[in-house]
Amino acid sequence: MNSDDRLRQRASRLLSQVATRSDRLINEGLAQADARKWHYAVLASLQDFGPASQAALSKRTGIYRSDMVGVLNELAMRQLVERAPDPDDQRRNVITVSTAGRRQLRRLDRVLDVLHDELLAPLDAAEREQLVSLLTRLLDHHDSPGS
Amino acid sequence: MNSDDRLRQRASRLLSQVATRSDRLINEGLAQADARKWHYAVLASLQDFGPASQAALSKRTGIYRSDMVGVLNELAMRQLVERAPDPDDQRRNVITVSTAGRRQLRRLDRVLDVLHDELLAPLDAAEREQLVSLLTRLLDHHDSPGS
DNA sequence: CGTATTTCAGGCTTACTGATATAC
DNA sequence: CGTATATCAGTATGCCTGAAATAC
Repeated sequence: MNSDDRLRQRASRLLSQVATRSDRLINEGLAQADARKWHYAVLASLQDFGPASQAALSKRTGIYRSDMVGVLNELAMRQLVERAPDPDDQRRNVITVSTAGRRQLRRLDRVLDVLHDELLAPLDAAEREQLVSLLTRLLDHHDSPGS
Repeated sequence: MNSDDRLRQRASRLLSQVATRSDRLINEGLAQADARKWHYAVLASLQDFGPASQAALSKRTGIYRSDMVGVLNELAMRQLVERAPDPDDQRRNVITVSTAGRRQLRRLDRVLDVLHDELLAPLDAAEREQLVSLLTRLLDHHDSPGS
């Protein structure tokens, strides 16, 4: 098992293939809860860090400002968030999570717990933590200003 | 560090974000070698497992049959592979790697070694193996017939 | 006949860029 | 004035579907 399968050993390939399958699993699971993963990201960010402008939410969640509009439209249509003009800065909207939004977030957290249990099924608790830790370090490295 | 940042703890989010950055890094690096990651996948598969029909190559590499056509066009244009009709089955093409293809594969392997060193920079050798092992187990789990 | 192979034509999603109008 | 914000339009890619022509 040396160069016996060089394709399968490349971390980049593993990452994108596992991510594809993970995304599909999560998307399908969330669709059954009338949600998308962006919904979760926005609701969780609002709940954990408080109300924010759309630009601030973009930075927090990694969703592009241009895509944030549509996500917030979907959330507002479901009355999970409220979009109000910022009195201190007329350019901004202040996004706030509603009571229904907090309820939905709790629901989605449970749904995601189940989905992650399926996603990470072959790994035990310690291995799951290892994976999260390794990926976090990679993400931080490639996110930080110094490349 | 409990629910202090529930977003960053979700393995699915980590996976897709790291995969996005990894893909970008690899794509840009390979572009400078006039290649794409599909090129590597096809060349490596041909080198390691021998000549094959396009359908067989699809299964090996995970590239869709419909997309394989374009990839092989690019490789054939660069004279890295040869596409010849299969005498035993006139529906098939037999794809073979050329001498130039083998040389390009060695080049790409070196390029990818460097790129992976950058991708996995924060991890030591043991941690890199751990990551590959964890991801491989996840991929195998979600690829196997039993879900 | 049904099935497999190559090919083409397109759909849909995600990440991303660019331009606009408005307000700081 | 330059900069930031929200919005819209559009690109590029990757994954995937469907259908044609041909051969088994």
